[in-house]
Amino acid sequence: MLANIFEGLPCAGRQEGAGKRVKVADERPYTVMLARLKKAGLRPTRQRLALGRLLFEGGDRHVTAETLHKEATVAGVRVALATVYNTLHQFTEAGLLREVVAAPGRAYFDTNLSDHHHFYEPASDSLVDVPAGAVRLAHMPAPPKGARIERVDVVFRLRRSNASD
Amino acid sequence: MLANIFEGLPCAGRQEGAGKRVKVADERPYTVMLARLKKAGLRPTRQRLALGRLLFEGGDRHVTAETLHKEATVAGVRVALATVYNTLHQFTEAGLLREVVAAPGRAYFDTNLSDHHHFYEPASDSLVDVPAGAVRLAHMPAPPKGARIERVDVVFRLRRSNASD
DNA sequence: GTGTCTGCAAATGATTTGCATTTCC
DNA sequence: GGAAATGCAAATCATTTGCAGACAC
Repeated sequence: MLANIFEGLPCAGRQEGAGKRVKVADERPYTVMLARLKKAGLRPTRQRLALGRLLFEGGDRHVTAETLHKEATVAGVRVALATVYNTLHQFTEAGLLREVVAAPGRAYFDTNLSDHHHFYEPASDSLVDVPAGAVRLAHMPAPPKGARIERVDVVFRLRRSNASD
Repeated sequence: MLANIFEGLPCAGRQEGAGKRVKVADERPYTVMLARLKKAGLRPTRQRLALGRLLFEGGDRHVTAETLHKEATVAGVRVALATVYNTLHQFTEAGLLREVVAAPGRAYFDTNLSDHHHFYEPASDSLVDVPAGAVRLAHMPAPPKGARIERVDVVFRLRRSNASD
């Protein structure tokens, strides 16, 4: 399971050859991401490592290809938008991300893999996680013959409620 | 709640008058659609009437702009795709339709206004209604401050399950 | 080396927009 | 007649694709 991916990695004492690099603090997350990619069967390329770190070192996040690309650019990582799309899909297929369909015409990718649902606020086009425990689907409908329910997505569409509204 | 737009419209007792002439039978649906549009504050133009009839005279439906446009063309109604988009949005705003976000990159419009949810089958890109009674959300999460939950959309994502699966 | 990635730019698909023309009240 | 709606084509937005060059193993 996920929990053990990081375990047992030589995180503490991993130092690059005799450099004056002060990047030592960066070494560990890098190594972690490296292991994660390998475990997922993805070649640890420069951009996958960079995008992965942007995605997974910041807590739970909801990104679009565009926002992640912008982030990468700001962080000084040169990566093509097409590569960001590729990477997001590869990560999703590898089970590192979850795709969320909440708004028309835009795909979100969620780093939170635990069972949960979403608030969606159209005004700001933003997503907020709703832990599955807060929803409780009391009853599941029977799927059509020949199919089974693979996943349930609940989206709570919000509307701003002004005091004056 | 949803004010029922259909209230008071003579669409309940659906008995086809006698006679083999079809022209007369066409009068009524036309009139109904006319009234519906007026009630919604929409000018009853040729294409709104035609699209409206295609939409609402065939039971519950899930259309995309493209499928509806194709239908109209087949039915001999000349209407621009852009107009179909406009009309779908106007109908939605007027409460005649409901927009469903179930698949990335495609907007569906649902003529079923009753409280319900959806099965979505990616393989065929198709939607099937799930009556709200079949779901029972036992618990609603508290929305973020300053917002209220306007609508809950539940999508049951299906996967074909082979006999051997 | 060799097969996999990446960058770039062009292609695609869905939807929108601008504007001259037509339609409705 | 004048506002609103339509048709058409071009524009836009998100996403994908094709292909030559770069990179990982």
